[in-house]
Amino acid sequence: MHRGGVIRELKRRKLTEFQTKVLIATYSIPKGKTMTYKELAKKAGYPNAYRAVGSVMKMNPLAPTIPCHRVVKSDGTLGSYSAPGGTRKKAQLLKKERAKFG
DNA sequence: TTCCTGACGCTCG
DNA sequence: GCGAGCGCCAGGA
Repeated sequence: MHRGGVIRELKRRKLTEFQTKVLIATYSIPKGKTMTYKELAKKAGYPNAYRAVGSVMKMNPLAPTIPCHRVVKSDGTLGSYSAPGGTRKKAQLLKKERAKFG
């Protein structure tokens, strides 16, 4: 799905501007890379809303399209994962995308 | 409309 | 270096 389509979908879901921006920012994370909640919030235009970012990830209206698993904590830990499979799956997905590490 | 919660982050002890 | 506590913003009941 192209970027415009994603945005249109998000708007169609009647999401707030905040949610839309955060999700778009998440969608913009390159494959094989990760971003912290703080960085993501910053990118979305809400540098201090890193707490709310987590909530948006949890809503995740476009689960398969939005790579929410690429969002990790600043500590270096993965954080959590609401989608089926949980944090375990999140780790596997990241490992898979970073195939360079095996 | 008000209060509580949450996939976090930073500071203090 | 580790553990506990407070603050952050937006959503939902």
